[in-house]
Amino acid sequence: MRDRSSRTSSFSVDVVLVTATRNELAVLLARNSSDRERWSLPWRSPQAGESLEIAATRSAQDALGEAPNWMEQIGAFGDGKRHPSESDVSVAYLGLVPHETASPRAGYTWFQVADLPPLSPRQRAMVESAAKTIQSRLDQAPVAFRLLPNTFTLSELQQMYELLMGKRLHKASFRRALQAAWLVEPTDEWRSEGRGRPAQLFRYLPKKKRRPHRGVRFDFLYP
Amino acid sequence: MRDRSSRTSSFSVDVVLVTATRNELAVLLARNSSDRERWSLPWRSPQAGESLEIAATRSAQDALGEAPNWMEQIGAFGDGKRHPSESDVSVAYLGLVPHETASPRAGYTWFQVADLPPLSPRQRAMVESAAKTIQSRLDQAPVAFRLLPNTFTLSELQQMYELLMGKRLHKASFRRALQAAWLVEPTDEWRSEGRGRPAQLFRYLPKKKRRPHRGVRFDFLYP
DNA sequence: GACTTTAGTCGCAGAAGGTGACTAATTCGC
DNA sequence: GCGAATTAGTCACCTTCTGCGACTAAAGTC
Repeated sequence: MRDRSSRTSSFSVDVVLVTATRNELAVLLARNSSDRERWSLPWRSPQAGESLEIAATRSAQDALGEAPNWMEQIGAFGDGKRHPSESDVSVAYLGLVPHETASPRAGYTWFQVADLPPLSPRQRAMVESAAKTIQSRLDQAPVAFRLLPNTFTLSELQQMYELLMGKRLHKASFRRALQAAWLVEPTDEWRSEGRGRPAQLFRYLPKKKRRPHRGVRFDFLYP
Repeated sequence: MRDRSSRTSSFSVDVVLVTATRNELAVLLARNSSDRERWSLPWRSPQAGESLEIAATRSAQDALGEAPNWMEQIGAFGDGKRHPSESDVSVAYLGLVPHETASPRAGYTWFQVADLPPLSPRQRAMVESAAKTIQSRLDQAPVAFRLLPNTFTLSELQQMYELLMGKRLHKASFRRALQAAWLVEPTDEWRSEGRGRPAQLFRYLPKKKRRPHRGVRFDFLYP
């Protein structure tokens, strides 16, 4: 037994804020106030009476100035790994924001997930868990749309799915499945992106889907 | 602000132990030591240096005498709801045990999930979350097999899936999907269950599946 | 031995999925 | 101005998967 055994256990709430740039996922990190060479996930020690979700939302607001488009708890992380807050356990939340509206406040910076600076083992585990959660939610929740602006082209949407799933999708199959799922509706706007034929803009179509139908199944692919 | 704001936050680890009887899910509850009319999920305040998972496992062993076949964290629950341990946050774990080997120790009793005694709102939320987790893991993890004995008939397996999914499955389709998934292998034993033709016993076939193939998709059904 | 009950399989019809080739609308080079 | 290049969007074909009824198999019951 160690001398820590006498004091009460404590916990923190950490937020993995994720956005998607051109073809990479990025995570928001905060510069460490004591050692300015080090970075950590935004975190917060909940105030009395403050629910976990509220604490996570406030943490995100401190970092971005606004609440994420999507927030979800991804679990509690402990196992004796070090953490900036010295807490025994951290409850981690995943937050999604579109890259367009995501302008971090001073002291916060986006890092590509493939090129993160050193983090505490616990926080690294949270980032990995967040990535897995995004993948597993892909066909159950509109996570792809929460990383895109309000309107988008179908090619952008497909690229987002390809990025999140980590594999290429066939255009015709992607659109066929999208139609069957009643996930998007066309707007009357078009966007010309340099060369090539202009693309129609679409928006996410919430639960007013006519068909209850089956869940989205984007598991078609190039082999 | 309340007077609680000065003290350090604390947390507990709670376990939702689930088994499946004939055609119902059941949860293990502990009789409350102070008020013997009340029940609660088994829980534990982690010792220093004790990881969350270890704490959950010990909690399960206290209740059952052995570790569950499957353990998985299902999240942290807070939101100001009351809890027997007076903690601010509880980290909940799901544990699965086959009914055959599940003999609770004194003070612990199985309750059908459809007929639970009054619980704290937080613990009730955990039980509901556990049920949802089981459903969502069905096609990603061998949860159905963790609720069955080592060998079982295909009819028993199908009944388990029907119970967990909450809907009827077509026998031929179920078996076809099962074969495609390489999930089970036949033993050379047969079981005669009163009247009718005897059924062959099968066992779960771990990862040594030849085919990597696609994940199990038991979403065929009677409409 | 006929009937009932449960196990296990077959095969068809229709739906869903993988893929290449096609048309459409724009910019760029010259 | 005009053809090449580029990106958007659609079609049609064929394969695979799924829902489902009907069938055979092996036991017990009376």
